[in-house]
Amino acid sequence: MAGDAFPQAQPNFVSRSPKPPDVIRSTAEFARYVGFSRSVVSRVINQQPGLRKATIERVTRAMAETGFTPNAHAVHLRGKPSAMIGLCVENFITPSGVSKLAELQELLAARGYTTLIEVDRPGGSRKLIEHFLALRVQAIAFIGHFDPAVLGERIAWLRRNGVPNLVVDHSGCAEAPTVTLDRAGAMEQVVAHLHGLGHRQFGLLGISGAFQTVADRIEGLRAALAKRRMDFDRCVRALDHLHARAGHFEYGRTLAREFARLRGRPTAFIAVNDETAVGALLEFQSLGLSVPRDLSIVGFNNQTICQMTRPQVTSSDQQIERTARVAADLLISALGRPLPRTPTMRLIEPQLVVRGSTGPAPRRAVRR
Amino acid sequence: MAGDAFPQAQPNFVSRSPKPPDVIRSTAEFARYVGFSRSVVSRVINQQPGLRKATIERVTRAMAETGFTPNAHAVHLRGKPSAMIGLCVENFITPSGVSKLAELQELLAARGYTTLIEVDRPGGSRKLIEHFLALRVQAIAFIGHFDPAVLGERIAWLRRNGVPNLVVDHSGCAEAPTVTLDRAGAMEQVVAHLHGLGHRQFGLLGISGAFQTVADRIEGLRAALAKRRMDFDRCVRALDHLHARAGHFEYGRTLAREFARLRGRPTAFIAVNDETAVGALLEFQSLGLSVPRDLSIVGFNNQTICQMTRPQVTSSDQQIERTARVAADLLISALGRPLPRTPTMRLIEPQLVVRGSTGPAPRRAVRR
DNA sequence: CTGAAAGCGCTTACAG
DNA sequence: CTGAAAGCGCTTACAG
Repeated sequence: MAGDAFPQAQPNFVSRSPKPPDVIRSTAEFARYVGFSRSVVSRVINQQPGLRKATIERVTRAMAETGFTPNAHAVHLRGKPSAMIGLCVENFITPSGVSKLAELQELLAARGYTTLIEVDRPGGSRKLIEHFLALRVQAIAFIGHFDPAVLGERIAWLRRNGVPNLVVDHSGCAEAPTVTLDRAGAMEQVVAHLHGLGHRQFGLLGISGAFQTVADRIEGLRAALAKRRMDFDRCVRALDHLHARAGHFEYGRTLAREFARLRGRPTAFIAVNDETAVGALLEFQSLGLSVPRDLSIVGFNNQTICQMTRPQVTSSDQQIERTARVAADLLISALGRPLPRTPTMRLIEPQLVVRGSTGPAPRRAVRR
Repeated sequence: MAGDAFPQAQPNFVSRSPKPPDVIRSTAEFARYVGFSRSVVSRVINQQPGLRKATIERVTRAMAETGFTPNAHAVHLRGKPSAMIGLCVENFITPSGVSKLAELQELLAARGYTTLIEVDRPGGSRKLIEHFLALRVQAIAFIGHFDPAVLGERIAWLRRNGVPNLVVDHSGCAEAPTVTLDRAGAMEQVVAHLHGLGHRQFGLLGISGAFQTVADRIEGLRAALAKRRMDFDRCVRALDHLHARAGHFEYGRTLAREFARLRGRPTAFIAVNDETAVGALLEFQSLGLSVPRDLSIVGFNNQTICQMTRPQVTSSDQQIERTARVAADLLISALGRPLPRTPTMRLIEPQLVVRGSTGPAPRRAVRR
């Protein structure tokens, strides 16, 4: 138990921290102060019936005066659920992840739940879950991308303990109830838009790697092309194997430089995210190419930076508010219920926000 | 107590959530399972001396097998501090605020403290602090900009309760221990840089409003100019009174448009943050002005977007890691100590990161 | 209408 | 070396 990830905050029991003698810390002290028994105080606090009005008033006033608050830990111990929900996030950097976290936190707080937020880093230990379990959280949500194997273990552990859980963003873990953006659907929207503009050759910017979210997008792209009788391998080009990534923005620039010198360059580019799209856009422009006259670019996530370029960047919006609302509802409705046998998967429909970075395919390519 | 901001998560006591019968929830159950008394189990968990090796091993193994974790609330109730620290943040949107939150969270977690994160919105109720106090947090930190009056009340309340507290980012609350960027110092660095490049006329982009952080920067600017025998009112120009703000980036564009048509336009612009700086930069450029040949621009916060423009934006770095480290140290060292009589203020030195958006002042202006 | 007692899950003197 | 008992701060049957 000598945890390294969550060591004891203080090795030994210490005397209560020094305090002004007039601070009331327990119903016992408070009861003495107002001149009632602890039972009466407790009943007032919990708004139980059968109390004299005068009693209620006196206790209420005294609470306001002293600022006394009953110890939530003791209340929980007595039988009330902890009203805590654990949130594991991938990091505090990815803007869309942080937004989901923030929205979810707010919705849960509004419903009376305290959220415990911890960063679940790759290679992190079991201590994190142990910590949540020790605090008797009523549910745990994972927000972001995680290693499916590790996540699977954690979910299994939680299931064994009867703790409701939820994964926000598909991590490829079949055992976990999941709410996630319909990334395949997003690609269908993107292809529909670009195909409608006459584009037939597509370049991918950074959509690669061993993530379920990437797999979903590639799969969606494949399906969208097939639907239009186009062959993936002949229509799609990626140069990700050529370069190491060092920051999305710089990576976008690098790829753009590479694509620019390519013979038979695609006319439309689909980026893994907005930073990459913006990087590519700026690099293409600085190489003398005009967007969208010479080529089109689509981002992903619809962040603010999409509006900071000229032209502004067409991007797929994740509908984060809706995602968070669905996640909060799923979590709360799962509390105190037996875990379902089979996990459910809820898909959130994205919305393509069309801006100036996408336009009709240039002649050259259409003729091809 | 029928809180609206923090209503009871469940109105009445409910039976324990359904669970597999084999889930062990208490030391009593666990003790029965391993065949020892609760005392022995507790001693093993707390690594107390005087136990037979075989006993320790058997208990440890059983804990790993069952995944049993002692109830942290009960442990706390028995006398251990809650090991919880409350963090009030202004929002989850301001990138520098989120970064400070993330860093602080990580440092506190590494030291064994659970952080409770809540958004303290303007107009928010006392319930937020009440909630923290009910959970017996050992300290509370406020991160971001808050109404000084409201913040002052909260700090006073915490002081009365003997709860250590800290404000990260100066909110103009004299009663609160504070750790904050030396914003006046930042302006001295900016002025030193621009003055050295020959600039004598400065335009402010969005540095206005009733925030202490703004006041600090204006004050620093004034001092920096005075030091160089320049008069603030004659050297500094702002157009903030002319426009409503709608997003930093767009506001930067608006101001740039306005400044561009101004006779005797300043040669150097100092922005309230990076988004505003980038907005202004792009607008100036699209109006045919060259940066830094025709004018220089300085941002604030040194966010990633500073590197997304051409030229890249010179910006003042907040040194967030250092800030968080100092904040964590201050918080932890205050735990279990009597509150100091007079609050302390710790200043963090910023660092100006010089990039391409600042250069020598154009002739016209120097001659002036 | 109000109070004394039991018990939630722990830990630690105190016995054995 | 191990166990029975007391008590942390609450809430709720159960008496009065």
